[in-house]
Amino acid sequence: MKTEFHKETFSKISEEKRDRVLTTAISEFANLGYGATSINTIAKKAGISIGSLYSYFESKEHLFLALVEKGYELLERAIQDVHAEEGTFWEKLERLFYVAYDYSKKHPDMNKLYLNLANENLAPMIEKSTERLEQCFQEVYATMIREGLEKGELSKDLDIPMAMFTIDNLVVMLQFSLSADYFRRRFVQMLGEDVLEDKEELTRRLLELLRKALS
Amino acid sequence: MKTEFHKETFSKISEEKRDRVLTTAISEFANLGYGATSINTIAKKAGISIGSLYSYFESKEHLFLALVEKGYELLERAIQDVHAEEGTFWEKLERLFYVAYDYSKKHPDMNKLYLNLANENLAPMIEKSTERLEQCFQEVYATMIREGLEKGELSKDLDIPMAMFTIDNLVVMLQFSLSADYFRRRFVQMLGEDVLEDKEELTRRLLELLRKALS
Amino acid sequence: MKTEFHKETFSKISEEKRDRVLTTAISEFANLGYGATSINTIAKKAGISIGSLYSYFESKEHLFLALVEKGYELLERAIQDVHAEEGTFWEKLERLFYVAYDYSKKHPDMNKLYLNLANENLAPMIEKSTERLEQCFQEVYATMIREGLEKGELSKDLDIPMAMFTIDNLVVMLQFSLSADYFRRRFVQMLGEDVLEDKEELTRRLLELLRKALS
Amino acid sequence: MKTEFHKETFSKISEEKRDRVLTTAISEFANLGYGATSINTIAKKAGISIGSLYSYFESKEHLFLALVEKGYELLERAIQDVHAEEGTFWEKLERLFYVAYDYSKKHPDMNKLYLNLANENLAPMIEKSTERLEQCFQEVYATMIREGLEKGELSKDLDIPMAMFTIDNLVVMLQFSLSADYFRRRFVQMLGEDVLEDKEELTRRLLELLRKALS
DNA sequence: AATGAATGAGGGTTCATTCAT
DNA sequence: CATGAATGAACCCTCATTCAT
Repeated sequence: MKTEFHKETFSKISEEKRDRVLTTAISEFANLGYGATSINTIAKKAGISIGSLYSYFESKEHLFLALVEKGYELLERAIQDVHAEEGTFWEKLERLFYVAYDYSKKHPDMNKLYLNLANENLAPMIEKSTERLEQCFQEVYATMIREGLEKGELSKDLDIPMAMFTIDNLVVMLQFSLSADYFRRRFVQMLGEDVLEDKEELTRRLLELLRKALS
Repeated sequence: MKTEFHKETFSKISEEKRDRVLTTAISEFANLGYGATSINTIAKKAGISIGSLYSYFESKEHLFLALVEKGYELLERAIQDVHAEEGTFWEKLERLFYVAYDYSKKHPDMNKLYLNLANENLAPMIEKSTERLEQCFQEVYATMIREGLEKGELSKDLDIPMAMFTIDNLVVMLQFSLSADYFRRRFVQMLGEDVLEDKEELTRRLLELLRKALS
Repeated sequence: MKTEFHKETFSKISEEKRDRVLTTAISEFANLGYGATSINTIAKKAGISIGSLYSYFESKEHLFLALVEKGYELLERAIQDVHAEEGTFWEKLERLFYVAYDYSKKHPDMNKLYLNLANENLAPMIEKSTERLEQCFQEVYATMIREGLEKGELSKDLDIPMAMFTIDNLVVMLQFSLSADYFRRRFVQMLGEDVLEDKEELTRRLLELLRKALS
Repeated sequence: MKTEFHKETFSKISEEKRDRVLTTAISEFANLGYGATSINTIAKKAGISIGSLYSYFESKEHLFLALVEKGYELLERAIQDVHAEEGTFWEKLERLFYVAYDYSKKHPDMNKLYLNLANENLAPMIEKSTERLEQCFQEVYATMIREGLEKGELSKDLDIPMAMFTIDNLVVMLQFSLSADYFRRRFVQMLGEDVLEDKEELTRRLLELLRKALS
């Protein structure tokens, strides 16, 4: 059922080696971009042979997609936490931002990978994974909003799709701001460097604004 | 004063040829990504020789940056229109979205270029241009908001920086949604294809939500 | 301690292939000059792929320098023979010319490489090797002369540095005459083709002249 | 009768422009080597158009050869001075070294050009000029020696060809030592930097050594 | 005569991928 | 299963030369 971009062999090697390969690859792709990243360099830096790398992944593209896939899984798993505990819509929204924030701090390179995805015509190959992730996100949004409406926490005549789009934008741009210099600069010029480093304040202010918009 | 990424020669050729070169180059970079784009292919598709291309731009990087620079100028000029006529904060905000929308429809490839910028370590060379554009955008936001506050159109205890960030996000993501498949899909899944094609409705609904948040 | 201009890989291939690469490269550089020599042609003529050549040497320059370095080593080793056996100053001087002659006959292309070195701004990178070789030569000269003086074979009021310079010139120009057409012609017009081919006579006459000058 | 490497047009332009072109070209060729020198750069640095340069010389090779030819002429003319005044063999020999020294100091780049000639397969095209120059030199040597023998200044059983070769070597290497770093270093290590700069002492010591060898 | 934009073959070099060991 | 030498197409870029103006 799950889309697999690595060959079987990759499942059989030690977890330590597997991690080393993935971490090295993510770092290279994130910092150099897809085009400028060399498979041979990844192999060298990961301390394995080129031949081995090609026995794990059938091409540069597949390796890249495997990384994105892995990132998706991590993010998907993290997102589940939003519904982990009970709470009001606003508590869940707070958890959503926390999750996005923590994920970006922990895997900053992953977010850079997504930017790469948008170019280089790589997206088509993982359309399915992307869709799954997007559905996951939307389910979270939808559930939150539905419950919020039921509990009367949200305005009855809320433009639900537009609310979802707005929340999603903030989540996505928060992630990019924490990962890619280009977006970081935009953020910092408006809100300052301190705010970007202060998860609580940042979230509090985001929520305050959204509270007005949505309730 | 203005940063020039093309050589003098490029100014001297016919406008028709100049456009052909730029259009071809933008299209290639936008659809393939910086790394996967070939200078030789651009030359061929533009109907000029490689040597000529190199007599216009001193390197692949300079060509790319010239395109981004051009996009920046176009966008900067377009943004001026927001303040072109008098009007309330909400009328200006509407014009802002219209401008972003129209620009993205007219130069969809330009927006893809910006995504490229975030990767491939290309940004440093145009940091100045980027800063200028960002300042331009923020000035627009700041002026709009200041005037809106003076006229009492906006809430007195508005979190101005966060408001700017939110508006900016919506503008940016609107542009990406109209240009890059990856973001387009996200948009469509939430709001539907029709909304993306309907500037008026899209803007009306964006404004409605923001009206609650900000006033 | 030794300067290496080739990559590790080059040490690992068969001696036969290694020689084929070196010989081909020397021949090309010697006969066309550094600038006009094509790496791709060398690869083709040596029967290996471009990629392989680049896995042995990291650049055209390094390949060239590796050849010069190799020539230096050969020459340095040959020069040791001068002191190999006991003998008078004149016997050693004779051996010196023999060694220079034999080396030039065996590796005529090497000498052309040195001429290349003087141009093209390539020398800086091998300054150390060059210095080592020059010191080697001068040690030979100095030792010979010192011993000759001790044994009373040389004039007590000999201008030693100038004597070294004169001997060195004759050695160097003999080598160039045997390798580069340009210098060969000069030689032949003065001394005739036969003399250039007759090591014994040539040396005898050189010695005779020097005997008068130095003893 | 004279070999011409420039087109007729070159004779018709102002002497000032002609000199500018030649000087620029010599400097470029001498410092970069034939292969690395760009015709287009020469034109730019000389302040003329590429088209003009090509209306003066039909190719890069012809330009280069024209420079060498010019250098030959200068050297040939300078060499005439050796016989300009009466004098003993030793006075003429002294003048010969002075001429070679002064020429090298005045036109250091010219000597570098000759080194280029030896490589790059350029020599064939100017074989005639080279021969003429060599004949000129040899005539000088031959006449000097003949007169020296007649006057009893030289040993009766002198090996005339070998004497010529030795003198020629010293003249040539003196020139190279004054022009090309590679040979300069060799000289300096043996005789010191001061000697290379002191024409009188250098010549005196050269003559002293040759006096023993030849008289 | 003078210009310099245009050309494109060919340069040095890289790197995804294969395969014999 | 692991290795890494080998491959060569394709890359970015240069520059001698031409020719329309």
